[in-house]
Amino acid sequence: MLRLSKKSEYALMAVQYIASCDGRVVSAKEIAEKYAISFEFVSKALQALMRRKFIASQQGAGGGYIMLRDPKTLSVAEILEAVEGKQRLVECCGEGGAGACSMHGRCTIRTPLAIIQRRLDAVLQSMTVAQMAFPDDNLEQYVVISQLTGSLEASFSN
Amino acid sequence: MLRLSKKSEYALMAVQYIASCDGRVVSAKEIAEKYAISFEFVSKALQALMRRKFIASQQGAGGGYIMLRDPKTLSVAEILEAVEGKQRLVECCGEGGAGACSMHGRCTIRTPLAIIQRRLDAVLQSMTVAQMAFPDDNLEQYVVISQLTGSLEASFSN
DNA sequence: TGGATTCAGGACTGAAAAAGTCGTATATTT
DNA sequence: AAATATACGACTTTTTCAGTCCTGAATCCA
Repeated sequence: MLRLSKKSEYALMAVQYIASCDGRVVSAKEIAEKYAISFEFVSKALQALMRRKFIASQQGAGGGYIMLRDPKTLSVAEILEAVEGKQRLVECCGEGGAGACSMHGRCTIRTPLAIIQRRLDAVLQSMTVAQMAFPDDNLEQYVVISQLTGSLEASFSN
Repeated sequence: MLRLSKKSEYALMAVQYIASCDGRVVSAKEIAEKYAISFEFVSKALQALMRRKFIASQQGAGGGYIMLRDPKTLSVAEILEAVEGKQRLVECCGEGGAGACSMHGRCTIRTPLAIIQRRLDAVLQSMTVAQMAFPDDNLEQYVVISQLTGSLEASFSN
């Protein structure tokens, strides 16, 4: 249940790479070759990121993609949502609430799952593209986090 | 990517129900009828929980399942792992580390994902079966949590 | 003892989602 | 005009999910 799809995986790798190239135009071909993954498939992920205006595309020879959003404020949660759409643990802990649930009140795990859902969202929001692309900038933070797992989440409200 | 499988969903509902019945023997049939779900399918989930000794089974007429583990110390994480096996965001952030990765070092998102992985695990460990089965006992905690999302995770170390 | 009830678990099936491919159109550079 | 790139819908293949079916074994009760 909590495995990234290949598309999400490629999107994260691609956006990390583009961010790390800092201003340079990067083609889908270059990304596909660097990571030895399907060009057409990673292109789809890139197009999804483009539609959300996380990156900008330039067509034609010498074209490619550059960052549009500041990597420091672009979270893993946003990348995943761009590629997969809003994902929820179960039907009923999404927008529609209990109404969206096919079990109509028979289900009794909605409330606890909604709580877990919010915490999971907070985790995914807690990691930025900048942190993925420039780990050295965050070294001390990394160490702290690895010791006090999850401490960062505490500083997020909703 | 972060949607529960039906099997996990049923496992959570079933164990919540068994815990709430506190000592009474509950049959798979009863659970299937209460939630209007497939008897054979929920049975598979129950069998997985039995193998991990979270619940005990009794065969024969009048048989069924009872809690074996204390609901207060049994986490959602353990339930999910029993049913689905250890799930990781990507291959390489599991036990095998980079070695388990089919991309052999080409992948550059391993370290940040391993950090996210640990935080997600902490979230799933933060909710117990008791909290799901007896929400009233945790009412004040629930309220606090809903305001300070994720605060509970901070109190967990690894 | 024999039938009803209940769990145990492997084999199988249909449907859906994921992963990847293909083809065509459009934009840009040289 | 030719080469290079993105845009995107349609399509195919592979894998996973969800559910069913069946046989076997344990237990209870009449």
